[in-house]
Amino acid sequence: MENPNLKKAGLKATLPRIKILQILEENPLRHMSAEDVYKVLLGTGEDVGLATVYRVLTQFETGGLVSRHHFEGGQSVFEINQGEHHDHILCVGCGKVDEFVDEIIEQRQRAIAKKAGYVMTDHSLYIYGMCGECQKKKM
Amino acid sequence: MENPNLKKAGLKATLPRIKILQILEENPLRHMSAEDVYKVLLGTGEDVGLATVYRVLTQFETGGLVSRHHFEGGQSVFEINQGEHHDHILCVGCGKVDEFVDEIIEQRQRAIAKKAGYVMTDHSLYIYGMCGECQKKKM
DNA sequence: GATGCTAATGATAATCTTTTGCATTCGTGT
DNA sequence: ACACGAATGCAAAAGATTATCATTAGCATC
Repeated sequence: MENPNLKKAGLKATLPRIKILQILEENPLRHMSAEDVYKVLLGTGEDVGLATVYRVLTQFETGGLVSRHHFEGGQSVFEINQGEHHDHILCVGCGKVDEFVDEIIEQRQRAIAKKAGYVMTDHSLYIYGMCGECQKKKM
Repeated sequence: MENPNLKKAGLKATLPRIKILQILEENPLRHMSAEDVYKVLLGTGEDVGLATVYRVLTQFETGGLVSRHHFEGGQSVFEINQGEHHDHILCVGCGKVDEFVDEIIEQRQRAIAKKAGYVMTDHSLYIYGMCGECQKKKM
């Protein structure tokens, strides 16, 4: 019984997939790039190719196991889906990522999409700013 | 009197910059990738390199003349800054981009940032969905 | 208007992230 | 244990963007 989530997503329970899912579940850094995941894999002595990491993460996204985010800075970051939907606030100073939920914003988005004649499928909201610690450092 | 905006941004009035600014101002497609701009330039017989397009767009962004967006799909798109701030709603079917302004969302964002101890510097909100025409096509 | 200094440009190579092709290996049902 | 197709690793390719560097073009000055 490796991980029931893999079967739920219709994916064969292969070693790379099991390991990657485990990393996403257990790593304290909740937002990881493919490269991040790959480095952890290497660190634990696993022989998994970077291409496989990309492939598996994309499959996980398709299967609804993870979300892909396009934070500023070029590369995609992945986050395991657990708990409810949330948006992100990022520190432009130190790169810290916080999460928040705001039902009013969610509502407004749905209303806006409807008014514009769209059926909303997804949305992404990132707030960028300077966190408390970084504000102090700059002074 | 080529274009007062260039001087305002502290940029020398060179031919590539004048041309690129003109394209961004006049092209009906308000959201253009560097490649898009480059193609228009080639079409008008201008001899401007793609690297210059990237450089100039980045300078325009720094100077506040344009905004850079990271829509899904890998490449950055640029939009000239005119009129007030707005967010975007994109059709996942045809790629159409609509704009909207919602003061309630703006307020909530500021409140969320403050509560989290951040000084907000920027934010990006994209709603993805299926537009009216694309909904019909799929049926 | 010619001159000279500096910043800007164009072409190309380099970088970085992500994807693809293909021979080999692994999971899974039998 | 076996066989079949799916999944993997490697290396090469692709796509977007940036860096390098010799050459050229703005612009202030004469």
